[in-house]
Amino acid sequence: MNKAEILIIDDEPQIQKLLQINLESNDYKVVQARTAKEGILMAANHPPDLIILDIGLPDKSGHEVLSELRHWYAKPVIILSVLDNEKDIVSALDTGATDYLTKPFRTGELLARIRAAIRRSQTAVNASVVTANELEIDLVARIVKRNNEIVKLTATEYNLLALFAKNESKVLTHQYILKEVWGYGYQTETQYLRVFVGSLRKKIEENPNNPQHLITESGVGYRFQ
Amino acid sequence: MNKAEILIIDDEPQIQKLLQINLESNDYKVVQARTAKEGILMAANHPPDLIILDIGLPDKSGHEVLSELRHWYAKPVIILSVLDNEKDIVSALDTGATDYLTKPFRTGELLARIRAAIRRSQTAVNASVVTANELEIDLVARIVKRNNEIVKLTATEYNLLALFAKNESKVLTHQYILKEVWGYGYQTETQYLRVFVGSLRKKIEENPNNPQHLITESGVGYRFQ
DNA sequence: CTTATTTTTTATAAAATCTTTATAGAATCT
DNA sequence: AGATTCTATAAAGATTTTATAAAAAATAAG
Repeated sequence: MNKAEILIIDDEPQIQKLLQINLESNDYKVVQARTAKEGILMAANHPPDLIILDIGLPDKSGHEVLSELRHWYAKPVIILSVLDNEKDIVSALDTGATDYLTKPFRTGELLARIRAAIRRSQTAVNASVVTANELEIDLVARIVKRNNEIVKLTATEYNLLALFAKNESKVLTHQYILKEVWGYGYQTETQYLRVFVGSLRKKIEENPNNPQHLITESGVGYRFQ
Repeated sequence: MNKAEILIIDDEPQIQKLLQINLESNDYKVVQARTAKEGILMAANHPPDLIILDIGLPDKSGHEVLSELRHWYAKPVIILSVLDNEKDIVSALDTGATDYLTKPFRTGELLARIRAAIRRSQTAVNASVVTANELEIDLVARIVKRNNEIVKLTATEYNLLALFAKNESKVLTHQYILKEVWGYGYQTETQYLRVFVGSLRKKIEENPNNPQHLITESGVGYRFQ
C-alpha cells in the first residue's frame, strides 16, 4: 500500500516539528501548512488522506476552515485545540470533524486515532457489514448478531446502532444523533437518547454497567468502538 | 450441514497460517495452494465452496487466475490485495470477484464477508429451490412443499412467499414488499400485508402464533428465515 | 348466471414500542 | 468540598403497530 498522506495545518513550529517526526517515523507522508489560507489551498491542489487542523490559526478560525473544507473534502479531519472547551468540541464535531484532541496530547493516542480514522475512511464506503469483536452489524440485511446469534432490536434501537456502526470510534454529539435518528426538531430530547443507549447496552454489551462498545463521552455525546 | 470448504490461494506463509487458524476455528474446512497453477488445479479437481485469492502470486496475476476460474467456477471468490487501488478493485470486481479486501485486513471483517458470500451463493438468484427446514420453495415450478406435501397457495400468497425466499434472512420493509408484490402505488397499504402474512403463516408455520419462518420486525417489516 | 375463490376493507383486541416522569448516582466545575 | 450539571435506569402511561376475524367487493370458474 502507498504511504498515506497527511496535511498538518498548524502555526506553532514545535507542534509542526513534533507531528512531522512522529508521523514520518510511522510511515506517513507529511505535508505542512502554517495558515488557514495556505492549508485550504494545499488541500485543494492535492487532497491528502487525512487533515490535522489546529483550531487557533492566525488568519482564520479552525471552525471556519473546517466548514469550508467540508463542502468538498470527505476524508478525515482531526482537530487540535489548546482549549478543552466543550462548546468548541461539540461545535467542531457537529461541523463534521472526525475527531478532536486537546493540546498537549499524547503522541501514541494521536497515532491511534489517525490509524482508526484512515481505516474507517477506507472501509466505510463499501463495507455493508461492520464488525466489532463479537458484534456483527449487517447494514444491508438490517440484522445485528452477537456471537453469531441474532439480537432482536426495535426499529429505533437499530437505527441508533446503525448510525454508530457507520461512524465507528468517532464521537457523535447528542444533537447530531438525535437529528439523524429521530429527525430535525428532536435535538433537545437528550433523555430519549439516554433511554435508548441504555436498552442497546443491555442487548449488545457483555456487561452493560461497564460498556465496551457504546462509550459515554460526558457532556458531548457517545462513541461506538 | 457439512463444513463449508475454503480454498486459499496465497504465497505468503504468514497469511496462509493466519487464515488457516481463523477459518478452522470457525468451522470451515481449509485447503491451501501457494501458486496460481496449483490453485486452479485444486479448484478443478475438487471445487470448494469459496476461494480466497491473493492478487500478488509468484507465477500469475490474481486477475488472470480469477478470469480463468470464472469460466467454470460460479461460487464466491474473495480477493486479497496489498494495493488499495481503485482501478485494481474495479477490475477485479468486474472480472467477477465477489468481494475485495486490502491487506492488512481485520479478521472479523473477513469472516463476516465470507459468511455473507457463502450465504448469498447458497440462496441467491441462481438457486431455483430455496429450502428452510421443512419448507421447500421451488421458484421455477412455483411450487411450495411443507414436509414434502404440496401447500396450496393463492397467487398473491405465493408471490409474497417467493419474495421472502429470494431474500432469506434479510429484513424487507413494508414499503418494499408492497411495491414488489402489489406494485407501485400500494406502498401505504400495510394492512394488506398483515392479512396475507397472517394467512401465509397459517399455511407454512408449525404454530402460527409463534412463527419460526416469517418473523415480524416491528415498525419496519418482515424477515424470512 | 350462479357459485366458489380470492382480494380488499373494516373493526377490534392484543402486543410491542416509544415517551415521559422520577430518582439515584456519576462526572464536572467552581 | 460542595454545588451543579450530566447520566443511567426503572417504571408508568400513551401511542403505535400488529394480528385476526369477518364482512364486502371483485374476480374466476363452472
